[in-house]
Amino acid sequence: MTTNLLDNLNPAQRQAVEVKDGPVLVIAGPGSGKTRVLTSRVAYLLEVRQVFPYRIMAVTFTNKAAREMRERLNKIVGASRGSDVMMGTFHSICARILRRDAPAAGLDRDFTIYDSDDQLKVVKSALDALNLDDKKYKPAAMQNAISTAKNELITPQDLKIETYYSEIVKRVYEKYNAILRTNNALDFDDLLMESVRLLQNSQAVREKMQERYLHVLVDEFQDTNISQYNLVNMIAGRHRNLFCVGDPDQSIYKWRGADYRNVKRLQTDHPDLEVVALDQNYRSTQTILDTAMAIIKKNPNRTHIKLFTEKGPGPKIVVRELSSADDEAQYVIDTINELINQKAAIAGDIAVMYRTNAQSRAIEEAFVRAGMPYKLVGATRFYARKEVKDVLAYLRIVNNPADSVSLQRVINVPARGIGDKSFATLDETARAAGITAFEALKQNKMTGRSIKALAEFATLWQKWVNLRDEMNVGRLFDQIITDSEYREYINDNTEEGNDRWANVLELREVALAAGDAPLSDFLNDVALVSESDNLEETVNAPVMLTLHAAKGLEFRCVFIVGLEEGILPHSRSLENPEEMEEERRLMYVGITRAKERLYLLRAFQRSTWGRSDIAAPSRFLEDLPPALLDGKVRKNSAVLSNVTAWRVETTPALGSFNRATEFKPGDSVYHQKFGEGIVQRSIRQRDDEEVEVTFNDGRTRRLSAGISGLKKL
DNA sequence: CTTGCTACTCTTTTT
DNA sequence: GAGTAGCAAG
Repeated sequence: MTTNLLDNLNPAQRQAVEVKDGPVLVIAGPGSGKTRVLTSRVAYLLEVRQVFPYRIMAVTFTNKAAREMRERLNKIVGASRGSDVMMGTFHSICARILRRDAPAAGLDRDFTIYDSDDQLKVVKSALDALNLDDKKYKPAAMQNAISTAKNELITPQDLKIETYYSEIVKRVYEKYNAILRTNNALDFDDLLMESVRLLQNSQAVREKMQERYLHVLVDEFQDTNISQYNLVNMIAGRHRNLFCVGDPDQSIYKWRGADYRNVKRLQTDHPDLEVVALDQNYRSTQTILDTAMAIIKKNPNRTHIKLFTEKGPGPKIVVRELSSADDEAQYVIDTINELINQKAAIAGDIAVMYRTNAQSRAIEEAFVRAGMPYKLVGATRFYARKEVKDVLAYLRIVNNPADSVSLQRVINVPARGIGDKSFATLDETARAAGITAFEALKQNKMTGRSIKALAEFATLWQKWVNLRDEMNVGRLFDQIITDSEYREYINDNTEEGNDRWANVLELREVALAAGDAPLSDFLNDVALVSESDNLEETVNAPVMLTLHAAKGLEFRCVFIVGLEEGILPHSRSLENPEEMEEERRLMYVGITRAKERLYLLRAFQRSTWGRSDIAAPSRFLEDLPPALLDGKVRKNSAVLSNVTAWRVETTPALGSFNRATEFKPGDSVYHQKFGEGIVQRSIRQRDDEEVEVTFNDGRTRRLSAGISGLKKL
């Protein structure tokens, strides 16, 4: 079996798979078969090197990747052995470590995992407890600051205070952590950070782990953050068999704390690091590959890998400019139909990719209009839906009665006469007594109007807690739905109500599938599912997904829509060169998903915030090699003043943006700080005007006409 | 305590 | 333009 597997590899891949023990970094370009190499390496360790499965840890980027790897492995080396390999995402592996060694980590093993929604609520109550104004200190910004700190393993105590604002962050962070702790909850970042702390603080656990894991393998290494790096580096600290696979050019999660410098760090920490490069691409045509390289080579500070393929040139890259987002969507639909009719592809071969989830709407509507099936990754995520979160919150308070965020969510859903006030009193009473709300209810500590309703709720809650270990998740689910009369609450016979109930039933299926697994395992898995995990492969329909979600996937035909300045690259990165490089890598990731056909689309006019807006073509379009294109790219866009020219030429009837503005595209202007510049566009705001100006320093800034003191020259 | 209305933010990207 | 937070009335 194994010999077969190795025979199917090319020399470079084979070299990577059979590399000697010790620290290894495989730099693998897109489509070079890195997942295959990783899987083969594990199989090789099991079969040839006779390593016991439980002594191998393999970290993948998504649960889906772990599942696929396990399936492939089981085919190669036999069912049980593949399953005994410790495999999963960083988050799921950390959750497992923390539950197993909960006492050493100072945790209760039934801790709840809070998602970003829950996190925001905790931030809000922290702000509330500290008497801070959430208008002045935006909860989302606070959450972001806390998350960034945690990803860098910075505790509240270690947080540097440089400004008044950072002093506030520190206090909120402290309070936030305290609330998580009383709720017996961890957020996503805690899973990583607490695992690192556990290994640092407990010699016994550390040595146990270090001894056990003879081999540690990490996929998508370029997107690991500091705590993830520390974690694997520590676990591999004894045997030093750290096998990392990654591609710096595909690093697209910097905003989430990923630090591509981990590649450098790996080299510094392991002078004997063996580096293997995989530069043959097996996925794409030469045309697609050349296009991708033309894009990525504009990034400075990169070590050039020259990718090559033995596939032929294939069709040219189709570049089209449509008049609106709706036209763009229609073009996608029409082209998909054409491809299918001409038998150039089947529906399932096709993907439509975009920068922001908001863009999916126009495409989705076009699919619906055409009566065509489609698959949508992300957007309104299933587990973010109110009804799904409600039912999960019920299960969460049963599993972990200290979870006050979940309690607040369901204590009055459906309405049972326990309002915000009653909940606040309950929370207060419990906190004053140093007990959980659950215990406070049991001890009948409550007084006041809602006492009866509270007592009834307490009875139900106690009943479910008693049932927790007697019933499996599916039966408990049904019991809670019945007792809480949730169905009557949600299913009001409107279309929306039916939809919501259908979602509850879908969740029920997941609960039933859990079988006799403990409730805490079920909740754990549900908290850590990722967007692309639910991608149904057996359904033959085009997929819609963000460029980020497309990582690691491949399709015969790829449409990338919204190639406009402000969308891709996103407006938030226009000012920051590092972020701009990441946008470029995102574009690169998108292009390299395509095996045969690539369509790059943009719209002249796109409505955001209900307002129609002219969009300049993406700078990335200008970097495409013209000889490889079917279609023309208009030059000079973002930074130039001929906005007016193509506006007249191509969009005859766009009345909406001819609102009276003081500044017009092309106007020469002067600003006290930035000097002279040219107006790109101007948008009428309520009682001001937002002017986009490209100054002589080459940078484009958005200014308020009213406040900035911008003058016409 | 609930319901319904108004005002206001908001869009990157996700485990 | 939409979803939600906050507020007033029932």
